[in-house]
Amino acid sequence: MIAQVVFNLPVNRAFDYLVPDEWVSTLRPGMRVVAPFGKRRLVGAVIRLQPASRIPRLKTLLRALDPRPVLEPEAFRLARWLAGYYGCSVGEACATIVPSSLRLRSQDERPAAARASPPAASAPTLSGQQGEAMARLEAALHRGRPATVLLHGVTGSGKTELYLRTIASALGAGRSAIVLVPEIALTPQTIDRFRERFGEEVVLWHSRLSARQRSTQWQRLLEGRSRIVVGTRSAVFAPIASIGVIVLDEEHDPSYKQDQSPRYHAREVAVARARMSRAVVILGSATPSVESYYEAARGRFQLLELTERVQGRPLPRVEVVDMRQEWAHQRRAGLFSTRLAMALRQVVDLKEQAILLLNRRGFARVVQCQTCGAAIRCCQCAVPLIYHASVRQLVCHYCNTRQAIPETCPACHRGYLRLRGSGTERIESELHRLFPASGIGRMDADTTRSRDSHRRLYDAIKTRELDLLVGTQMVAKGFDLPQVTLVGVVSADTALNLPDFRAGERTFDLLTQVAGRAGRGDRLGRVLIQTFCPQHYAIQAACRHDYQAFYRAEIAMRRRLKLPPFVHLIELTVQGSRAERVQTAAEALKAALAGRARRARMAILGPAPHRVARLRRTVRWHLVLKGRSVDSMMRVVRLALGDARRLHGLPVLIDVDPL
DNA sequence: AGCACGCCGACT
DNA sequence: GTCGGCGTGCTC
Repeated sequence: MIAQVVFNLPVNRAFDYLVPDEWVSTLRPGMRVVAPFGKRRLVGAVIRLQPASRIPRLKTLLRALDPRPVLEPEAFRLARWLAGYYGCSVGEACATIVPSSLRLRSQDERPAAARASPPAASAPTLSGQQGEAMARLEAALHRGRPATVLLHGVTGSGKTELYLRTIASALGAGRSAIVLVPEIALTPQTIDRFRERFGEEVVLWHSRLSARQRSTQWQRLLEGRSRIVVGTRSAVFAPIASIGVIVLDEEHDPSYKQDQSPRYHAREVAVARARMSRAVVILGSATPSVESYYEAARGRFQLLELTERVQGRPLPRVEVVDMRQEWAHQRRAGLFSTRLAMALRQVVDLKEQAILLLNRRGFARVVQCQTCGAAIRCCQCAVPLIYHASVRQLVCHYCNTRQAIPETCPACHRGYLRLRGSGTERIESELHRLFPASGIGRMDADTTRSRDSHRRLYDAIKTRELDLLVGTQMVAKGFDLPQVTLVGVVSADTALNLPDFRAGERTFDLLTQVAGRAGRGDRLGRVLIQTFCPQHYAIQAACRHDYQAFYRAEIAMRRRLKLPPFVHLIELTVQGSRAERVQTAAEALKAALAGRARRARMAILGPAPHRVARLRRTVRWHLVLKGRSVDSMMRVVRLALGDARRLHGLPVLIDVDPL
C-alpha cells in the first residue's frame, strides 16, 4: 500500500511512501507520520491511501504518530479551503490546523456522554431589543442552514448575554460552540462569564497552551465532556464536532489576522467552517469592520442592531481639543492642552481616576541631529530607533535590537542629538512631574511583557493603588473601571496619519473603544480628544457615538478609491539580501502576472519598496493585486510562482486580504 | 524549508 | 591550486 503524505513545507505537492505491512490495516488518512525526506525526517500528514504509485523508487514510512486520525474529513476540507484561499500548501494548512507538537495521550475513545443542557445560571432577563435579537438568532440556529449574523451593539448593550443564550440553545440541540476573543489576557471578564454559565463545558484554547494542557483539552473535546471552546484566533480550528455556532467577539479586531504564513483571518475561516458544518457565525462588535457591515448592508450577513444600553447609562460626553488653536494661543505644542491639563488636575483633586491614551510606546520617537538633521536609524531595518528612557537605550521596534545613545551624531560626528516626538514613557514622566503625589502607571507592550502583568496593572487601578494610567491601545480594551471619569486621548492623529487606507477605521474604533472606558460608574464620564484634524469624519463620528455616520463616509471613500470591501487585495512580497536582485525579481513577478491580469480582472500595483523596506537586513519589495475575485487572482499567482512560491530563487510571501 | 551540487572570486 | 560565496534544483 502507498500513502500520499503532505509536509509543512512551501511545496504544494504530496509525496508517496510505502506503508510497512504491519500497519496496512491500521493506517488511515488524517494520521500523522514520520517520513524520510531527503536527508531529513519530517512529520507529515497522510492525505490518501492507494494501491500503487507512479514514482519508481519509494521510501518507507518510519512510524505513525497517531493511533487514530487527528484530521477528520471535515478538517481536510477546511485545510484545502485554507490552502486554496490563502495560497499556502495543503501541508502547511494541515500543520496550522494540527500543530505537530500535539500528542494524544490515551487511545480509547469513549462515546460522547449525553448531557442535559446546563442550567442557565443567573441569566438576566432580556430587554425588548435583546429579546427580538435573540429570536432571530434562535431562528438562524435552528434553520439548519449556514448563516452569518452581524450583531452590532454599543458597549454595554448586552451582546455577551446573547452569545451565552445562543450557545445554550445550540448545546440543547446537541451541538457545540466555538467562541473567539481577540486576546485572552484582555478579555478576562468575558471568559469568566462563559465559565460561570457553562462551567466544565468550557475549555480555553490558545496558541500559548503547553503541549500538556493542549492534549488535556483535546481529550476533553474528543470525549465530549466539553462542548464549548473559548480562545484566540487559532481556536477557530479547534477539533470539535457538530458545531452549531461560532462567535467572534470584537470581530473588527486586527488580531484575528495571523501575521505569519498562512496569513488567515479567523473571521473568513469561521465563515468557511460554518458553511461546512451548517453552523451560524455571530460577529459581535460595537464598531464592526467596514467589510462586515458592508456584507450586512448588501444582505449577505444578517444584521442585528442593539442601540440601547442595558442599564440605560448615558454614553460619556466627548470633546475635541483643537491642537491647532492650542498652538496658536500658547505658541508651543505641549503634550497636554490647557483643557486636558485642567481636567487632569480636577480628577486628581476629586480623587477620581483617569486614563490617558497615546498609541506609541517608548519615550521619544526620533533621535535627530541638530546640525545635519539625520535621525538615528536601525542598522538592520529601514526605520528610526525609538528612545526608551526606562532602559536608557535606543530600541528598534521591528527587530528589537538595542544600543546606547551615541554622544555625537554618528553621521556628521559634530551635531548634538535631540529627542523628538512623544511616547507613553514621556507622558508617564510628565504626569509624575505634574502630579507627584498621585499613583501613576503605564500599560504598554514594555510593561506587560511578563505573565499576569496585565492583570496586575488592572487590579492596581481597580484597588485605587493607581490614580492615573497611561498606555497604548491596550488601555482601550475591555476594562470595566467604575472610578474612571476622564479619558484623555493625547493624540488622535497618530492612528489617523498612518500610511494605510484603514487609518480612519482604526481611529474611529480606537476612539470609540477608549471612550467606552469613561463613566462606567455613577458619575458621568468625560472624554477629551486632542487632534490637529478636528474635522475628520472619523473623529467627528466618534465624538457623537455615531457608527452609521462613520460608515457612510468611510464606505464612500472605499467605493471612490476602489478599495476593500469593493475589491480584494493580495499583497506579494519578495525578499532577499541583495537589493538589485530583489527588485529585479519583483519586476519579473509583475511581468509574469501581467499577461493574465486582464483575464483575471485584476489590477497590479507596484512593484515598490515595502513600507519597511529593510527588515533585519532583508530587503523587501512588494506588489499589490486588486480584483473582485480572490480565486481568479490566486490562480494567476499560482501559475506565476509555481509549486515552490519562489521567483528567481527568492521566496515570495502571499498575503490575501492584508490588514 | 533544508540540503547538495555547481560554478566563479580571494586566500594559504 | 583550494575555500566559500550563493544561485539552482530536488526532496517520494
